[in-house]
Amino acid sequence: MTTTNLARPRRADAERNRARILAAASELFAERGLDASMPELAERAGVGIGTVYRAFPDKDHLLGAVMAERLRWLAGEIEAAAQADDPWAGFTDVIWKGAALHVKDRAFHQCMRAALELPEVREARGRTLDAFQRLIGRAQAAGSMRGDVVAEDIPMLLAGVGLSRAAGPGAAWERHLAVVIDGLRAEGAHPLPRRPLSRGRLDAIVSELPCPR
Amino acid sequence: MTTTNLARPRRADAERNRARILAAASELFAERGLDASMPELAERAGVGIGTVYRAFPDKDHLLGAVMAERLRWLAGEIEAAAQADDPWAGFTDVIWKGAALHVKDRAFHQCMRAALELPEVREARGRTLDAFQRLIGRAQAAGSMRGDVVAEDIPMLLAGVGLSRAAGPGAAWERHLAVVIDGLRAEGAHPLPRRPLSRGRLDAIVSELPCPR
DNA sequence: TAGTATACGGAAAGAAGATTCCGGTTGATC
DNA sequence: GATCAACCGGAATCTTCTTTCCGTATACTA
Repeated sequence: MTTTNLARPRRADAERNRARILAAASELFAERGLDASMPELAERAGVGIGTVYRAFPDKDHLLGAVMAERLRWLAGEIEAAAQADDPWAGFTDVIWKGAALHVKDRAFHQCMRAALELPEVREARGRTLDAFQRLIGRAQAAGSMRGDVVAEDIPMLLAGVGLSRAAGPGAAWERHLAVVIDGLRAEGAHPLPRRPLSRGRLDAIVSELPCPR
Repeated sequence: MTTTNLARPRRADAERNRARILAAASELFAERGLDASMPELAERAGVGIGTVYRAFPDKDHLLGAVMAERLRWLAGEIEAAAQADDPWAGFTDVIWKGAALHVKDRAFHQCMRAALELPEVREARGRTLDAFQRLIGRAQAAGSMRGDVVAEDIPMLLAGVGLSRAAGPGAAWERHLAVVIDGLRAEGAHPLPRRPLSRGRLDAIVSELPCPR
């Protein structure tokens, strides 16, 4: 229970403005990511800044509300895909959707980690992970997906794909995604590492890094 | 010729400070990425802020100097790998190094695109791409790497891996890299897309995205 | 339709950083 | 060791946000 239901309901104009703000935030954060400013948002929503801050305690909560909704949508897509006859096809379908989400929504791409501070977002994320785990499990059982991936790997890989949104001309992120998908097939898979690269090995590589003259 | 050699050489103290600033920038930007502030940098370098701005016109040029050096280092590693007997082994070696660079140097990960504004950086990047192309070509000729990747794909994929630096506990980025490497093998490769997802198809996915109530 | 709790707008305060400026040093040169 | 262009430090300035505050307006209730 985040809001008290015992209190009087919001006034009608407040309700309408809240909806406008959310709609504007959904668009604007998608376009511009975290760079979008609150005054800008207020303008797009057609309300004053003060009104934005009456509807949401701060920028993070507003962002969180939008992010949580995106995650819930994605979770729904995954759950639907888990019903598909061919689990691998279901998986690739849904992973294209997840990648598209990263590509088209800069804020989703930029702030998912930070947004996890909010319970609403964390819960929605939990739901997507559970759904991914089920979908992956079916694809693995069918022998089409490598056996050593886990649910947490998928959002991580998708975030990487999202980074390629603007990587040069051509089908950059689509190619990136295709490479990742091939890397997830059971066919020709080489075992994934089980433990982090030891501090020593990493430092050995990195200590070679030169400082400019 | 970026600087005029006809001018008198820098005074010794200026030269020393410039080196300190570069060393501090190399460390600090690696640790904190673009969040590192100029006053903080000046403090770590043990000089005043004014001194930093005497040595470099602005933050971007300083960052660029460090980034360009990192790229030159990477280019050297790739060129060396291209001499290896086993081109695939050479490739995986160097790609681990590139990933480690992204993982350990937040600035490298965050600002490579922006840094390309500077000619120095663009040139260094060109050298790494050329080297990658040669290395990839050998691995493809040997039949170990899929034939449809090109040099530009590799930095893109590495950037994605770098994003997984802090993705939960465990060997997150190492697993990510391993998936990508498997996706690059000739064995079991499915053709990469040649053209971007049509605007229509992408919009069809994205238009489904809901706005929070 | 009068009364009042809610909500509105937007000016102003607060915060954080990049960059500039300039009075006071110091290395190089003769 | 005197001169002075080149340097140094860091306070002050300029920007760009986020967030607060409060006088005014409006929706709901009786």
